[in-house]
Amino acid sequence: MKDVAKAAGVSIATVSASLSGAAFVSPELKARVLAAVERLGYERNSMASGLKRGRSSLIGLVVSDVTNPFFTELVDEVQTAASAAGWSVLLGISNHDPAREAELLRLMRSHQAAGTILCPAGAPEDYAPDRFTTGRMKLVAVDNAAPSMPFDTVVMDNRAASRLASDHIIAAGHRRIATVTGPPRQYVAAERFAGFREAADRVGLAVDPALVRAGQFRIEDAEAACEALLALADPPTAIFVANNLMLIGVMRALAAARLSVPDDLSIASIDDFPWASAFRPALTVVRQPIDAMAAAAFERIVARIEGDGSSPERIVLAPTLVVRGSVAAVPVPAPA
Amino acid sequence: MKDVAKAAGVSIATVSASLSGAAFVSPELKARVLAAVERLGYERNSMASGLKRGRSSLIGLVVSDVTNPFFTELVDEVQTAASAAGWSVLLGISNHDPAREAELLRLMRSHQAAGTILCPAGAPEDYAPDRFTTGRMKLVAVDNAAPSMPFDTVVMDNRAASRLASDHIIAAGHRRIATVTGPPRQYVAAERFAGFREAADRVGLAVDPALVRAGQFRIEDAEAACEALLALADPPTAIFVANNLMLIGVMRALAAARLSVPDDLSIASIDDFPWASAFRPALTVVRQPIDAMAAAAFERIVARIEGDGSSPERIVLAPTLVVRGSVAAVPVPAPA
DNA sequence: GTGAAAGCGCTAACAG
DNA sequence: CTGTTAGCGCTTTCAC
Repeated sequence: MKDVAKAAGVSIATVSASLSGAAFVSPELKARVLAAVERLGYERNSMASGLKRGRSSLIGLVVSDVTNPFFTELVDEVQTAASAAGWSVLLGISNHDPAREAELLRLMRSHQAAGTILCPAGAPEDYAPDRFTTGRMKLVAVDNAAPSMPFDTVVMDNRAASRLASDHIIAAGHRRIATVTGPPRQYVAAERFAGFREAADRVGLAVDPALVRAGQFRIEDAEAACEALLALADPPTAIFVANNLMLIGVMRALAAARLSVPDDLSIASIDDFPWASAFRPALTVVRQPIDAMAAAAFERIVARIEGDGSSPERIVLAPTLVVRGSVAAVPVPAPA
Repeated sequence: MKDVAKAAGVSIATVSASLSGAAFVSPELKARVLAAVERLGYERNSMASGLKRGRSSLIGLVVSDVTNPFFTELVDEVQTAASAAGWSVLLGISNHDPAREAELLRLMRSHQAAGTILCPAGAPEDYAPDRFTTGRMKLVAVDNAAPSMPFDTVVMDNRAASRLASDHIIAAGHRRIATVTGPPRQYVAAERFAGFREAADRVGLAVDPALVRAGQFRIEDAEAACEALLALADPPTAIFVANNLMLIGVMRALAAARLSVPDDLSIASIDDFPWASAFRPALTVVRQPIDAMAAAAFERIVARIEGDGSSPERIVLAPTLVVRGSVAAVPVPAPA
């Protein structure tokens, strides 16, 4: 910057002013400065700038697994929104580990991230106000965020999502409906299971415990769960799958068992993704409003950074059912 | 830090020394300092630290599209490796736009990223040494990286990958083989097409221009390309698809046309991903060694950051063919 | 083995 | 409208 000042024949303060655009600098001087900047290939040192201003232009984004298409898209949307607004994003991957997540949060703090958007990996009680400090760094939680968490939370209505899918399955006449779902300790998983149960209750359907399979939100867990389901003496005629990764596992198990969808078994799941429509038949799915979730999370974190001191807000977004071809009527066992 | 020093009853220099572990500080003092840090919830300000030391612990990672499973996995691997080694990653998404990419590179520089790993969005000539400055920031390119680029490059052997897939298709007896590929200006796309052509040449197969469809590496482009292919008077019996996104497009078009794989048409593609094995039949694919690519890129960038001044290195990794069930013998038109 | 002090590159308040 | 100057929080010689 000193060099630029010298090259442009002005003081460094003038350079700083021209660069931030704030102060009143005469157009010709400004042009001269900009030319010098260009010529020298100067780039403002945002560490020094941030240090001085007491704030960085960094936003943290911590997800549990980028590889999950839901998070992939969330990362994409948040990154794009942040970029457009002049923020850079520091990415952290907690790998579903609350301890790692806490470490990442500390890291974000150490980098002076102005705020971070977190997709919590843990259970609601892990986020009690006394459990961790974020210092001046603001926090908003997305996705696996219980209302009890002491900061802004943005979620899809998970119960409604499950009900949407379950009702659709029930409407097709199924009664032996299984569910492959996530770890009950986790807020999203609990909600999704609750929605499934509600849908069953409403039509007076008893949920057979043998048809409920909870595991981690992972391909392998779902694959195993599905195999177990298929091995049952009285297997289900439909499966409600609680997320995209588990859906992959279920589809793998089905493919391995040479079962066809929806002739042998109906499938509906939460989470849409590009591949869902390339399947034959295309998969019926509940779509999460990822773009809206990302936008809301970003809006919230920026508001908090700018000093919004109101009490934690909860934003609940609606899911939508995307009916494609993986749910059909119950196959009749034999000609009557 | 001043507070911590006061709380621990030492000077700030001692605190700094204890924290970095470098200098010799008596164990009891160190413990006292650490206790104070803990008690006050202190976290080192890495902006100030970076400013002073003249280097940050940030590594930039610029990809053209996180949503592409190849990049998703690359981001995952790089993030994990970086984290483990004490680096944080600043994520940039160029959205296939070289201008945006240049801007992101400038941004990384402004954040004092010690180095950045770039998946180039542009053509080789866009990276001539005079075209951009990275200042003291180191650069390594992965994936779409031509040997002519003036920095370390790590790539899969794209020609070999295409040959692997093409040979497999040819070995199944196909002669009317189409390819849905990327923009020829882009290095990867050109290489992949060259590999396809080589495989054809080797067996003296003429490549019908009508069967070559180049578009952007996007679902929609591939979908349209595949539709056009199917509408041909003399449609192909097999399609070689140059990347995963295009594969989705092709599969969508096939599903829409109610064509079944591999009975009506054989398919092989570059890029493996979790869904490939959940398909029926599972998709035959050439797998990129993403983990090795990420590891190599990370190793290179760290070496450069640490001062390795040797001339640009090129690392070429081998692809592997994953034979599943989407390539079959040519269907016989009618009983002879 | 520990403390005092200089200064990293920048911003902002203030004087000119 | 432009230049001078005092730190932001930390690291790192250099005395002690």
